[in-house]
Amino acid sequence: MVVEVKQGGGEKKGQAKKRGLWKPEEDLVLRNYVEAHGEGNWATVSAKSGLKRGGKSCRLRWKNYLRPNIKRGEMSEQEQDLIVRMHKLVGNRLGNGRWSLIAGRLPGRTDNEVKNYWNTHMNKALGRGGSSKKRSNAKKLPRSNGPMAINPAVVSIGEQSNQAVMAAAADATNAWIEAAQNMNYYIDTPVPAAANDMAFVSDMEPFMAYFDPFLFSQTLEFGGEAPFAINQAFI
DNA sequence: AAACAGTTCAACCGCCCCGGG
DNA sequence: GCCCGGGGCGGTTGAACTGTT
Repeated sequence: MVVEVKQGGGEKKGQAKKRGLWKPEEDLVLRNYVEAHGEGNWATVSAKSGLKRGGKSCRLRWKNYLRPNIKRGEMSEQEQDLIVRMHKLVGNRLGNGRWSLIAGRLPGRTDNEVKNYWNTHMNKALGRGGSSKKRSNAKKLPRSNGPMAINPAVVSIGEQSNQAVMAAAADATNAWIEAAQNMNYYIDTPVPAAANDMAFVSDMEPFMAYFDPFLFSQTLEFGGEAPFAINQAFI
């Protein structure tokens, strides 16, 4: 059945869009198209490939299912551990990029998969419900809760490192502050200029590594030496 | 075997951000 | 600076699946 679908965001109106589960033949068309033309310009994919799907639907299908190196199946203990730690770190109030940030640390996993995993397995494990049948009728909260108090230590890091860390500092939330306070770590020496030079470090990671012992240990594994000084305290 | 309840996860929606004109 | 469109995000939905009675 083909129905008219109102798409979110910048989706163009007018063309009837197919919806629902993707068929193997649709996957094949999309995969062939992306392999031939590359990712991007999703809005034109349906017109050029012949798929009667919206651009967003194509993008999501590719990103979450068809992309090479997608890892499926059960989460390993290490993956679960990392999800828990990072979720604790970024909390529920960080704003954009939370799930993708976590997924970025899990090779082959997508933000959607991490999100689903958290909502089903982890919330349940933590006794917070999580069944999709127990849905709240509460009004959707705004994505951002506005400017939050900034941890002075965080600000000092931002001032002395790079723009990306500054941006992270600007986004600091109470969740971050609580996480930092719970971690028994404090910063002794500000980040050296080279912190963002490390190839594996994304914009947020140097910032996060300050507060998460696990990520910090990973930093040591990858980089061989700490990108910044860190002291363990109050233990 | 059938009916119902509970769970999972792919897909969609609405909103926001950002870059280009 | 403003507008528009594409891309990306988190939240939510509902079909499909699994377990229980």
